[in-house]
Amino acid sequence: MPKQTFFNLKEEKKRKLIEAAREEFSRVSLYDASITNILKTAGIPRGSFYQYFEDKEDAFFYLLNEHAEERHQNFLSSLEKYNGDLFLAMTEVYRNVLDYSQGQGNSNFIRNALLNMNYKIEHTFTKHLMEKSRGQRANEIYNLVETDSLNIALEEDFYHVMQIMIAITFHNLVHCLSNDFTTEEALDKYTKEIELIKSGLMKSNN
Amino acid sequence: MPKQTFFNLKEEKKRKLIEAAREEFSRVSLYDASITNILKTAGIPRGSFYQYFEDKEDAFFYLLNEHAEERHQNFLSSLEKYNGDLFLAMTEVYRNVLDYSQGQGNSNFIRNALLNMNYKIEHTFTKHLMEKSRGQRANEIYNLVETDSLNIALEEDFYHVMQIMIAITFHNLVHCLSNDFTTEEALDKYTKEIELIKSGLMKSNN
DNA sequence: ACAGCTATGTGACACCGTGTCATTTATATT
DNA sequence: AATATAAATGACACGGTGTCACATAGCTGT
Repeated sequence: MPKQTFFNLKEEKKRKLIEAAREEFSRVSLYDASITNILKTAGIPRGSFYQYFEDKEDAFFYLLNEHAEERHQNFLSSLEKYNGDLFLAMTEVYRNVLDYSQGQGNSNFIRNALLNMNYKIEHTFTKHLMEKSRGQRANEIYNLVETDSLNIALEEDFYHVMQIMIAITFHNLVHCLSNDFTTEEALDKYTKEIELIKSGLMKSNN
Repeated sequence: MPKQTFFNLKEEKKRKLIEAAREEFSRVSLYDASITNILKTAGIPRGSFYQYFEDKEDAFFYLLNEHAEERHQNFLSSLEKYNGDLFLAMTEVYRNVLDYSQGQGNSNFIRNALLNMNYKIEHTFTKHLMEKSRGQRANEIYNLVETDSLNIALEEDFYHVMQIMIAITFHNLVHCLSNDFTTEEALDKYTKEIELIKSGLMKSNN
């Protein structure tokens, strides 16, 4: 988390700094990004950066989290729009993220994040989804999803359904970006795989 | 790929270098690993390292690939052992990798690789699996798997089945390691999710 | 207006790791 | 032995990070 000093910053300066960081993280991965470049672009001295952030990871995950929260809101809206159809809602999020990855406003930030996806990055994207999802109290998503048509007995099973959806969604995002799929190809692959897991990988034993 | 010079090395020196690299990559992630440490441990001068490898990534992926090839052989054996049951064979590989991640011979190399999983690392693990898998010529795996009981019409569909299995398998590995699951917990979660995708996430419309 | 206190801004600097390269040493070839 | 080719070596330039002592601004009560 950025330090309090960062949040105390005047809007203009804060915006400039965020913009500079986004620019650097659009240029290269978190790994290759250089704080020095952010400083140059933002026009602030070195010491100031450390006044606001722990390190470059801190800045990166702040930006990523902002984005993830937006996507999460989109997801909730989609769920309502499609009357709780988890698969349609996820497909819409998938499409959203793809759009953001194809150089939205010449910011490759999301693209670079996905191409260098690791657990921490995935977790930033999904932590909102999985809050209190395991057993315990019911979570927001579970209540929005039309679970009657799902092949689950307990609420706990829903946790696993979400895990599966997340695994496949992120795997597809990364795979399709890495292999320069067009949006259409990426959607074809995704919907194909979603259909497969909806109906099951094994033949029904009728 | 390591340079030819590396392969020309005398066995003893090569072994020592590999051991030093493995030690460093067991200590920290690829990102945090330092060539300098490898040099110290192996007792070779700086210039020599660059005689053998392009950079630390080169050394890392050489090691990882060696491991991945072993796992792939295990997978083929398991497939035969279980008469082409893809799910049992994958579960066995899952268990294998987990074993290697729980400090096998106090080498945390695989653990660190999984915890910092990204596309390139995943690809190193799976490239053997996916060779020529898409359309074209039949691949080795497809011929070993008992596909009659799978819910697929074309060989191309098998590609998607594998993609789904890979997505879920790696997602579980990373998730379980990140959250310090015991081997038992990790297997429970995995088998639960495999059962779910075998039978399908939607209720059968009988 | 001023002293005193706290929060923020600043940039020089020490530190560390990387990759290179000119030079030396070993090995093979004629 | 002379020459050519391959490998070994370590000093060095470069670039990035995080820190720290000092400077400046903002606020408070007198």
